[in-house]
Parts: sequence; C-alpha cells; structure tokens
Amino acid sequence: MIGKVKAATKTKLLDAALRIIREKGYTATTIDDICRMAGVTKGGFFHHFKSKEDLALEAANHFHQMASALFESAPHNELEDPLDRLLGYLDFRISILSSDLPHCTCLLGTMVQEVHDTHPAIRRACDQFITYHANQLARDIELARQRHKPDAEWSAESLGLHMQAVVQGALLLAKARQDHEVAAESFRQLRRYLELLFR
Amino acid sequence: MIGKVKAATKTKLLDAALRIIREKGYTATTIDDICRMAGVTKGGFFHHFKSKEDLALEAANHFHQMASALFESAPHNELEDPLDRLLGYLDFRISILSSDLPHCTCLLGTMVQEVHDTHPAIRRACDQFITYHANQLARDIELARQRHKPDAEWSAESLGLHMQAVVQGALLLAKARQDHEVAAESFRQLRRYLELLFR
DNA sequence: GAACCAAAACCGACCGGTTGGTATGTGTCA
DNA sequence: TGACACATACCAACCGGTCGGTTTTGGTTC
Repeated sequence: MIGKVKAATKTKLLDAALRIIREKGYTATTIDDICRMAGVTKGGFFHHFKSKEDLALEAANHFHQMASALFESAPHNELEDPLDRLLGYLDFRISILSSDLPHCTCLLGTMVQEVHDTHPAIRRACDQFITYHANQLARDIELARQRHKPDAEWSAESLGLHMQAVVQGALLLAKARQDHEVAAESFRQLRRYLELLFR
Repeated sequence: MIGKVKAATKTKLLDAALRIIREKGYTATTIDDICRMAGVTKGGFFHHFKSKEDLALEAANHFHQMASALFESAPHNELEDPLDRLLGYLDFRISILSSDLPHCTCLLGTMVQEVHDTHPAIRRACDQFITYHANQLARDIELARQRHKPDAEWSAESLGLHMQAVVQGALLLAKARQDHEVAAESFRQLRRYLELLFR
C-alpha cells in the first residue's frame, strides 16, 4: 500500500553480491561474505539461490537491469542529435566516475574475465548483457552515421563493441592504478575519436 | 656446452602459472594445479616460492619479461617512421590474436582486475608493468607527434594509456565472446583513430 | 678420478582452517 | 494447517602452507 517497507531479502543478497564480487572478484567472494553483508544466514541464501553460480547469473541480470535503467534515464538521451547522445553518453560515464570505484565498475566485465573458461553459463550471461549494451550504442551510432557520415566505411556494430571495449579497459586500468582519472582520460580519447569520425 | 637440456623447475612452474592463471584467474588457480602441470610436487613449489602471492609477483615479472622481448623484437620496430611503428604495433597485435586465447591474453590485466583490492602488492606489480608498456608506446607517440602533428593538444602519455586500455578491453571482450575477431576489430578501430589523429 | 661433503633441489604426507552445500528446525501468515 | 521464509547446525572436500626426510649437484681434497 504505502510501498515495500523492508527490502526483499533476495534483493539485499543481490546488492551485496554486486558489491563484493566487484571488489574481490567472483571466486574470492564467499557465500558467507555475501550473507554477512546482507544480514542473512546461509539457510536464507540457499532458499533463494540454488548455488553460487545461480547467484552469479541472477546478479548479472540484476546488474544489467540497474545499468540499463541508469543509462536510459540519463539526461543525454533527451538530446535530438544521435551524435550528441553518443558524446553525452561518454560525458555521463566520465561524471559517474566520481563515485567510488566498486560502485562504478562493471560486474559483467569483472566476472567474465575471471570465469569465462570455467563457468560457461556465467560467460554466456555476461556476453549477452554486454552485447545488449553495445547494441544500444550501435543504434545511435547508425543514426549518427546516416545523418553525419552516410558514406562511412565502418560498421555501427563494430564501433559499438569498440566503445564497450574502451569502457572495460579503462575501468580495468582505473583499478590497476587506483585512480579514476586514467579512465576519464581514456573516455576523452574515445570522445575525440568519435568527433574525428563524424566530422 | 650444448645448451640447457632440462628447463629449470622454477621456469616450468612460472610457465604453468602463466597458463593456468590466464585460463582460470588467480584465485581459482590452486597451487596443486600448477604443480600438476609443471610436474613438480608441492614441496618443490614451496622451495622456489614462499607463498602463492609470491608466485603471482614473480609470474607478473616473468610475463613482463616475455612480453617486452616479444614486442621489442617484432619486425615493426625496424620501421623508420614512429607513426608506422605504432600502426605496425597494432597490426602485430592483430596477427598475434590467431594463437589460442590463453596464450595471447595479458596476465597483468587478468590478475589485477581480480585482486586489485585484496592483494596490494600484486596490484602494484601489474600497474607498474602495464605502465611500463604504455610508456614504451608513449615514446613513439611523442616522436610521431613531433614529426606529424607538432601542435596537437593531447599528450603522448594519455594516448599511450588509452592504447593499453583498448588492448585490455578488447581482450576482455574476446574472452566474453570466445572470439578473437572482436578484439581484432577493436584494434582496427584504434588504428583508425591513430590515422585520424596524425593526419 | 675417486671419495667426500655441504648445500640446494625436490618429495609427499600431513594439518588447520575455509568453502560450497545440506538437513533439519522454527516462526509467520494466509 | 500447510506453504513459505529464514535460522541453526553440520559435513565432506578442498586449499594454502608446513615439515621431516631423500636425492642431486657442484665444489674440494687427495
């Protein structure tokens, strides 16, 4: 009626998983870690997830939902010119970087790098969601191409994936250096690339 | 006299570590895994490394040595124009992608993403070696800048790091999709960026 | 080159703590 | 009262690391 008072236990577990896995990686994250942060016992955990891998799959989906909502509701999506939306996307990503690292990194990239060879199901899920996001970008890239550079020889899909690669790589470097600025700089380089491409 | 007949045990352990960590990640790799592949027992392992973290540090260094030697001896380094060397570097990276994934991915990026928050020493080592490699690129970038675009407003260091970000991100996407081609495409996008920048 | 020796290299059984997972209870609400 | 949501207690496997012992190696002396 007045709205959900207590956050569902499952959501608390998923939020905790999101946080801890991004901090420590998938394998190093223990179920007890997640339970502790969520204030739930192991029994509760296994009531909602049938295994750790199952949690990872649901966490990937949970992250995807949150990220999609965040980027779709971002202000730059209101812009009329698809190229402005793309540049605005990068500016938005740069602005997000000011929050703490474990909060602004990508769960999908973190997990898939670690388990791509050992957990096929997780790999597939991460691949699917990353591809989804790349395709979202590719949509605007194609529109911008038609408007500004109709005879360009590169494909929108390829550029969309490249943008995702830069995002993942930049966040990785930020972790390595413990400094957001290197990621911001990389996003600015990518921004310059787009400007050169569409000019 | 005729050359080393048997590879030193320590080298065998490091090679095994390189391989398995890149496949399964640092945490999921057990010391027994490495011993099995190297044909060494646990006692032998702990004779050479005082802990698993110690192994990681030495493995990072080992990888750095190998990668440095590989890229420094690559044919593109003979080219006279620094810009050609940079483009040649990317072509070389694309050509390397034809070998199997666990053999052409970067140990440093794989490890640091996973342990940046939990193993400061490993993080520092990976950061150091990645930065070294970025600086190697930055040297040629600066030379190319002076020759082709002396009034450019971007810094060589920033672009060197961006190139490393693309490399890391592209390899991550390749793992996610189990397909080298996406990495090759990303390298080609980066190549186009360089051409646009210096034109 | 044989005999010797100390140190380095290597072995493999073992240990304590951890981890993913299970079996079984208990409270609550329709 | 029965289905659901969660807690408690527990387990077997595993993992990093230790330890006492054996083999290999390389230098020295005669």
